[in-house]
Amino acid sequence: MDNTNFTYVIKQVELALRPYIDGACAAAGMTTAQYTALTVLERRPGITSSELARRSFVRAQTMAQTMDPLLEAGLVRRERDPGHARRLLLYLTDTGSAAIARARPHVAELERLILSEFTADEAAAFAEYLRRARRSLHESAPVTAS
Amino acid sequence: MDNTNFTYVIKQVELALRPYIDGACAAAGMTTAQYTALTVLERRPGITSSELARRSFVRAQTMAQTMDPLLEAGLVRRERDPGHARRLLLYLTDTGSAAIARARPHVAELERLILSEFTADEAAAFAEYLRRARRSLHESAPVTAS
DNA sequence: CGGATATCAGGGAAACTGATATTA
DNA sequence: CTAATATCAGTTGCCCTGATATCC
Repeated sequence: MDNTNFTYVIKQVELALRPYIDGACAAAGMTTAQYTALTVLERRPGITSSELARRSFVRAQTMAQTMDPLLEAGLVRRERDPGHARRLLLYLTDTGSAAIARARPHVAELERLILSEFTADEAAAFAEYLRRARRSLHESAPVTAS
Repeated sequence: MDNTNFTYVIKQVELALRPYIDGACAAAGMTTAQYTALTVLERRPGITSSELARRSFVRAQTMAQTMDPLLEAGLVRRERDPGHARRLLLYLTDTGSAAIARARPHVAELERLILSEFTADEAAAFAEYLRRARRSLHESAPVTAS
Protein backbone atom coordinates (compact mmCIF):
# COMPACT_ATOMS: atom_id res chain seq x y z
CA MET A 1 0.00 0.00 0.00
CA ASP A 2 1.33 3.36 -1.06
CA ASN A 3 1.71 5.18 2.22
CA THR A 4 3.11 8.46 0.89
CA ASN A 5 0.81 9.19 -2.04
CA PHE A 6 1.45 12.90 -2.37
CA THR A 7 -0.62 13.39 -5.49
CA TYR A 8 -3.62 11.99 -3.67
CA VAL A 9 -3.22 13.96 -0.46
CA ILE A 10 -2.43 17.25 -2.21
CA LYS A 11 -5.55 16.83 -4.30
CA GLN A 12 -7.56 16.09 -1.17
CA VAL A 13 -6.26 19.14 0.65
CA GLU A 14 -7.10 21.26 -2.36
CA LEU A 15 -10.58 19.75 -2.48
CA ALA A 16 -11.11 20.28 1.23
CA LEU A 17 -9.94 23.85 0.83
CA ARG A 18 -12.19 24.63 -2.10
CA PRO A 19 -15.55 25.23 -0.41
CA TYR A 20 -13.90 27.59 2.09
CA ILE A 21 -11.98 29.63 -0.44
CA ASP A 22 -14.88 29.64 -2.91
CA GLY A 23 -17.15 30.92 -0.16
CA ALA A 24 -14.71 33.62 0.89
CA CYS A 25 -14.29 34.84 -2.68
CA ALA A 26 -17.99 34.63 -3.47
CA ALA A 27 -18.71 36.76 -0.41
CA ALA A 28 -16.48 39.42 -2.02
CA GLY A 29 -18.25 39.03 -5.37
CA MET A 30 -15.54 37.06 -7.16
CA THR A 31 -14.69 33.53 -8.21
CA THR A 32 -11.58 31.92 -6.77
CA ALA A 33 -9.64 32.08 -10.03
CA GLN A 34 -10.41 35.80 -10.22
CA TYR A 35 -9.29 36.45 -6.65
CA THR A 36 -6.06 34.57 -7.28
CA ALA A 37 -5.36 36.53 -10.47
CA LEU A 38 -6.01 39.81 -8.63
CA THR A 39 -3.56 38.99 -5.84
CA VAL A 40 -0.83 38.13 -8.34
CA LEU A 41 -1.57 41.37 -10.19
CA GLU A 42 -1.24 43.23 -6.93
CA ARG A 43 2.31 42.01 -6.57
CA ARG A 44 3.25 42.22 -10.25
CA PRO A 45 1.66 45.34 -11.74
CA GLY A 46 2.22 45.71 -15.47
CA ILE A 47 2.40 41.95 -16.10
CA THR A 48 0.91 40.57 -19.32
CA SER A 49 -1.95 38.08 -19.31
CA SER A 50 0.29 35.44 -20.90
CA GLU A 51 2.97 35.81 -18.26
CA LEU A 52 0.30 35.69 -15.58
CA ALA A 53 -0.96 32.47 -17.14
CA ARG A 54 2.51 30.90 -17.06
CA ARG A 55 2.98 31.75 -13.42
CA SER A 56 -0.46 30.33 -12.64
CA PHE A 57 0.12 27.04 -14.48
CA VAL A 58 -2.71 27.64 -16.95
CA ARG A 59 -2.96 28.42 -20.66
CA ALA A 60 -3.12 31.97 -22.00
CA GLN A 61 -6.72 31.41 -23.13
CA THR A 62 -7.74 30.29 -19.66
CA MET A 63 -6.25 33.39 -18.06
CA ALA A 64 -7.92 35.64 -20.65
CA GLN A 65 -11.20 34.00 -19.75
CA THR A 66 -10.55 34.71 -16.07
CA MET A 67 -9.56 38.33 -16.75
CA ASP A 68 -12.47 39.24 -19.03
CA PRO A 69 -15.08 39.78 -16.31
CA LEU A 70 -12.51 41.65 -14.19
CA LEU A 71 -11.81 44.06 -17.06
CA GLU A 72 -15.52 44.35 -17.72
CA ALA A 73 -16.21 45.16 -14.06
CA GLY A 74 -13.34 47.63 -13.88
CA LEU A 75 -11.30 45.73 -11.27
CA VAL A 76 -8.43 45.56 -13.73
CA ARG A 77 -7.39 47.96 -16.45
CA ARG A 78 -4.92 47.39 -19.26
CA GLU A 79 -2.86 49.45 -21.64
CA ARG A 80 -0.54 48.84 -24.56
CA ASP A 81 3.11 48.29 -23.79
CA PRO A 82 4.77 51.42 -25.30
CA GLY A 83 7.69 49.39 -26.57
CA HIS A 84 5.73 46.26 -27.59
CA ALA A 85 2.60 46.95 -29.57
CA ARG A 86 1.43 43.36 -29.23
CA ARG A 87 1.51 43.31 -25.43
CA LEU A 88 -1.26 44.51 -23.12
CA LEU A 89 -0.08 45.35 -19.61
CA LEU A 90 -2.42 44.68 -16.71
CA TYR A 91 -2.94 46.89 -13.66
CA LEU A 92 -5.13 46.65 -10.62
CA THR A 93 -7.61 49.51 -10.23
CA ASP A 94 -8.76 51.01 -6.93
CA THR A 95 -11.94 48.98 -7.30
CA GLY A 96 -9.80 45.88 -7.72
CA SER A 97 -7.77 46.68 -4.62
CA ALA A 98 -10.98 47.16 -2.67
CA ALA A 99 -12.26 43.78 -3.83
CA ILE A 100 -9.08 42.09 -2.60
CA ALA A 101 -9.39 43.91 0.71
CA ARG A 102 -12.90 42.52 1.17
CA ALA A 103 -11.81 38.92 0.60
CA ARG A 104 -8.44 38.99 2.35
CA PRO A 105 -9.67 38.69 5.96
CA HIS A 106 -11.68 35.58 5.07
CA VAL A 107 -8.69 34.02 3.36
CA ALA A 108 -6.47 34.88 6.31
CA GLU A 109 -8.90 33.11 8.60
CA LEU A 110 -8.75 30.07 6.36
CA GLU A 111 -4.94 30.12 6.57
CA ARG A 112 -5.24 30.08 10.34
CA LEU A 113 -7.55 27.07 10.13
CA ILE A 114 -5.10 25.17 7.92
CA LEU A 115 -2.29 25.92 10.34
CA SER A 116 -4.22 25.43 13.54
CA GLU A 117 -2.14 22.38 14.43
CA PHE A 118 1.20 23.83 13.33
CA THR A 119 3.95 25.57 15.26
CA ALA A 120 5.46 28.62 13.57
CA ASP A 121 8.53 26.62 12.58
CA GLU A 122 6.43 23.81 11.14
CA ALA A 123 4.33 26.27 9.16
CA ALA A 124 7.46 27.81 7.70
CA ALA A 125 8.81 24.38 6.76
CA PHE A 126 5.46 23.43 5.22
CA ALA A 127 5.44 26.58 3.09
CA GLU A 128 8.98 25.90 1.98
CA TYR A 129 8.18 22.30 1.03
CA LEU A 130 5.17 23.33 -1.03
CA ARG A 131 7.24 25.85 -2.95
CA ARG A 132 9.97 23.29 -3.49
CA ALA A 133 7.47 20.80 -4.90
CA ARG A 134 6.05 23.52 -7.14
CA ARG A 135 9.51 24.35 -8.43
CA SER A 136 10.32 20.72 -9.28
CA LEU A 137 7.07 20.44 -11.20
CA HIS A 138 7.50 23.75 -12.99
CA GLU A 139 11.02 23.00 -14.15
CA SER A 140 9.95 19.76 -15.76
CA ALA A 141 7.52 19.14 -18.61
CA PRO A 142 4.47 16.90 -18.41
CA VAL A 143 4.64 13.62 -20.27
CA THR A 144 1.76 14.09 -22.67
CA ALA A 145 -0.31 10.94 -22.63
CA SER A 146 0.10 9.37 -26.07
CA MET B 1 1.88 41.26 1.49
CA ASP B 2 0.85 37.79 2.53
CA ASN B 3 4.08 35.83 2.27
CA THR B 4 2.75 32.45 3.38
CA ASN B 5 -0.42 32.14 1.29
CA PHE B 6 -1.02 28.44 1.65
CA THR B 7 -4.31 28.41 -0.20
CA TYR B 8 -2.59 29.94 -3.21
CA VAL B 9 0.47 27.69 -3.24
CA ILE B 10 -1.50 24.49 -2.60
CA LYS B 11 -3.76 25.34 -5.51
CA GLN B 12 -0.73 26.01 -7.67
CA VAL B 13 0.90 22.72 -6.78
CA GLU B 14 -2.33 20.92 -7.54
CA LEU B 15 -2.56 22.72 -10.88
CA ALA B 16 1.05 21.94 -11.73
CA LEU B 17 0.41 18.32 -10.82
CA ARG B 18 -2.75 17.99 -12.87
CA PRO B 19 -1.37 17.50 -16.40
CA TYR B 20 1.02 14.82 -15.12
CA ILE B 21 -1.53 12.84 -13.16
CA ASP B 22 -4.19 13.27 -15.85
CA GLY B 23 -1.73 11.95 -18.39
CA ALA B 24 -0.75 8.99 -16.24
CA CYS B 25 -4.39 8.03 -15.63
CA ALA B 26 -5.40 8.61 -19.25
CA ALA B 27 -2.60 6.27 -20.34
CA ALA B 28 -4.29 3.59 -18.22
CA GLY B 29 -7.71 4.41 -19.68
CA MET B 30 -9.13 6.32 -16.71
CA THR B 31 -9.78 9.82 -15.51
CA THR B 32 -7.99 11.04 -12.41
CA ALA B 33 -11.12 11.02 -10.27
CA GLN B 34 -11.71 7.41 -11.29
CA TYR B 35 -8.16 6.35 -10.49
CA THR B 36 -8.39 8.00 -7.10
CA ALA B 37 -11.69 6.28 -6.31
CA LEU B 38 -10.23 2.92 -7.32
CA THR B 39 -7.20 3.30 -5.04
CA VAL B 40 -9.43 4.15 -2.08
CA LEU B 41 -11.63 1.17 -2.90
CA GLU B 42 -8.55 -1.02 -2.95
CA ARG B 43 -7.85 -0.13 0.64
CA ARG B 44 -11.47 -0.06 1.81
CA PRO B 45 -13.36 -2.90 0.12
CA GLY B 46 -17.06 -2.94 0.93
CA ILE B 47 -17.30 0.81 1.44
CA THR B 48 -20.47 2.61 0.31
CA SER B 49 -20.40 5.31 -2.33
CA SER B 50 -21.60 7.88 0.20
CA GLU B 51 -18.82 7.06 2.63
CA LEU B 52 -16.31 7.14 -0.21
CA ALA B 53 -17.64 10.60 -1.10
CA ARG B 54 -17.18 11.86 2.45
CA ARG B 55 -13.60 10.63 2.58
CA SER B 56 -12.92 12.24 -0.77
CA PHE B 57 -14.41 15.62 0.20
CA VAL B 58 -17.11 15.50 -2.47
CA ARG B 59 -20.89 15.07 -2.51
CA ALA B 60 -22.57 11.68 -2.86
CA GLN B 61 -23.86 12.68 -6.30
CA THR B 62 -20.37 13.54 -7.49
CA MET B 63 -19.00 10.19 -6.37
CA ALA B 64 -21.89 8.34 -8.00
CA GLN B 65 -21.06 10.15 -11.21
CA THR B 66 -17.43 9.03 -10.90
CA MET B 67 -18.40 5.43 -10.12
CA ASP B 68 -20.94 4.97 -12.93
CA PRO B 69 -18.46 4.39 -15.76
CA LEU B 70 -16.37 2.13 -13.50
CA LEU B 71 -19.40 -0.06 -12.77
CA GLU B 72 -20.34 0.00 -16.44
CA ALA B 73 -16.82 -1.06 -17.46
CA GLY B 74 -16.68 -3.77 -14.79
CA LEU B 75 -13.77 -2.28 -12.83
CA VAL B 76 -16.01 -2.13 -9.77
CA ARG B 77 -18.87 -4.35 -8.70
CA ARG B 78 -21.43 -3.72 -6.00
CA GLU B 79 -23.87 -5.71 -3.92
CA ARG B 80 -26.54 -5.01 -1.35
CA ASP B 81 -25.50 -4.82 2.26
CA PRO B 82 -27.11 -7.94 3.82
CA GLY B 83 -27.95 -6.04 6.98
CA HIS B 84 -28.92 -2.74 5.38
CA ALA B 85 -31.11 -2.94 2.29
CA ARG B 86 -30.52 0.67 1.40
CA ARG B 87 -26.75 0.38 1.16
CA LEU B 88 -24.76 -0.79 -1.84
CA LEU B 89 -21.28 -2.04 -1.01
CA LEU B 90 -18.50 -1.46 -3.51
CA TYR B 91 -15.70 -3.88 -4.41
CA LEU B 92 -12.79 -3.75 -6.81
CA THR B 93 -12.86 -6.44 -9.51
CA ASP B 94 -9.78 -8.11 -10.99
CA THR B 95 -10.17 -5.82 -13.98
CA GLY B 96 -10.15 -2.88 -11.60
CA SER B 97 -7.02 -4.10 -9.88
CA ALA B 98 -5.33 -4.52 -13.25
CA ALA B 99 -6.25 -0.95 -14.19
CA ILE B 100 -4.66 0.37 -10.99
CA ALA B 101 -1.57 -1.70 -11.68
CA ARG B 102 -1.22 -0.10 -15.12
CA ALA B 103 -1.38 3.45 -13.75
CA ARG B 104 0.59 2.97 -10.54
CA PRO B 105 4.13 3.06 -12.02
CA HIS B 106 3.39 6.37 -13.75
CA VAL B 107 2.06 7.84 -10.53
CA ALA B 108 5.09 6.56 -8.63
CA GLU B 109 7.34 8.32 -11.11
CA LEU B 110 5.40 11.51 -10.55
CA GLU B 111 5.90 11.15 -6.80
CA ARG B 112 9.64 10.92 -7.41
CA LEU B 113 9.49 14.11 -9.46
CA ILE B 114 7.66 15.98 -6.70
CA LEU B 115 10.20 14.82 -4.15
CA SER B 116 13.30 15.19 -6.32
CA GLU B 117 14.61 17.98 -4.08
CA PHE B 118 13.62 16.34 -0.79
CA THR B 119 15.58 14.20 1.63
CA ALA B 120 13.75 11.19 3.04
CA ASP B 121 13.18 12.99 6.33
CA GLU B 122 11.84 16.08 4.59
CA ALA B 123 9.50 13.98 2.46
CA ALA B 124 8.15 12.30 5.57
CA ALA B 125 7.63 15.66 7.27
CA PHE B 126 5.93 17.03 4.15
CA ALA B 127 3.54 14.08 4.05
CA GLU B 128 2.75 14.54 7.72
CA TYR B 129 2.07 18.27 7.28
CA LEU B 130 -0.28 17.64 4.38
CA ARG B 131 -2.26 15.12 6.40
CA ARG B 132 -2.35 17.46 9.35
CA ALA B 133 -3.73 20.26 7.19
CA ARG B 134 -6.30 17.89 5.74
CA ARG B 135 -7.40 16.84 9.20
CA SER B 136 -7.87 20.42 10.38
CA LEU B 137 -10.01 21.15 7.34
CA HIS B 138 -12.03 17.97 7.65
CA GLU B 139 -12.83 18.50 11.28
CA SER B 140 -14.24 21.93 10.61
CA ALA B 141 -17.20 22.97 8.46
CA PRO B 142 -17.02 25.45 5.62
CA VAL B 143 -18.56 28.83 6.26
CA THR B 144 -21.21 28.89 3.58
CA ALA B 145 -21.04 32.27 1.90
CA SER B 146 -24.18 34.08 2.93
C1' DC C 1 11.08 32.94 -41.13
C1' DG C 2 10.05 31.42 -36.08
C1' DG C 3 8.36 32.80 -31.47
C1' DA C 4 5.23 35.19 -28.47
C1' DT C 5 0.83 37.60 -27.59
C1' DA C 6 -4.00 38.03 -27.86
C1' DT C 7 -8.32 36.13 -29.05
C1' DC C 8 -12.30 33.37 -31.29
C1' DA C 9 -14.66 28.98 -31.00
C1' DG C 10 -15.78 24.79 -28.99
C1' DG C 11 -15.31 20.92 -25.58
C1' DG C 12 -14.73 18.15 -21.31
C1' DA C 13 -13.85 16.48 -16.45
C1' DA C 14 -15.48 17.28 -12.18
C1' DA C 15 -17.41 19.74 -8.88
C1' DC C 16 -22.03 21.93 -7.40
C1' DT C 17 -27.49 22.53 -6.00
C1' DG C 18 -32.18 20.85 -5.84
C1' DA C 19 -35.51 17.29 -5.57
C1' DT C 20 -37.17 12.56 -4.78
C1' DA C 21 -37.84 7.62 -3.23
C1' DT C 22 -36.44 4.35 -0.01
C1' DT C 23 -34.94 2.49 4.33
C1' DA C 24 -32.75 2.22 9.18
C1' DC D 1 -40.19 11.73 12.34
C1' DT D 2 -35.53 12.24 11.26
C1' DA D 3 -31.27 10.91 9.16
C1' DA D 4 -28.82 8.56 5.61
C1' DT D 5 -28.44 6.34 1.04
C1' DA D 6 -29.04 6.31 -3.75
C1' DT D 7 -30.26 8.64 -7.79
C1' DC D 8 -32.45 11.86 -11.48
C1' DA D 9 -31.78 16.36 -13.56
C1' DG D 10 -29.66 20.58 -14.37
C1' DT D 11 -25.84 24.05 -13.63
C1' DT D 12 -21.32 26.14 -13.10
C1' DG D 13 -16.37 27.31 -12.68
C1' DC D 14 -12.39 26.39 -14.81
C1' DC D 15 -9.51 23.97 -17.17
C1' DC D 16 -8.40 22.20 -22.12
C1' DT D 17 -7.35 21.97 -27.64
C1' DG D 18 -7.39 24.03 -32.21
C1' DA D 19 -7.08 27.89 -35.20
C1' DT D 20 -6.06 32.70 -36.47
C1' DA D 21 -4.17 37.55 -36.71
C1' DT D 22 -0.65 40.50 -35.22
C1' DC D 23 3.84 42.02 -33.96
C1' DC D 24 9.07 41.69 -32.69
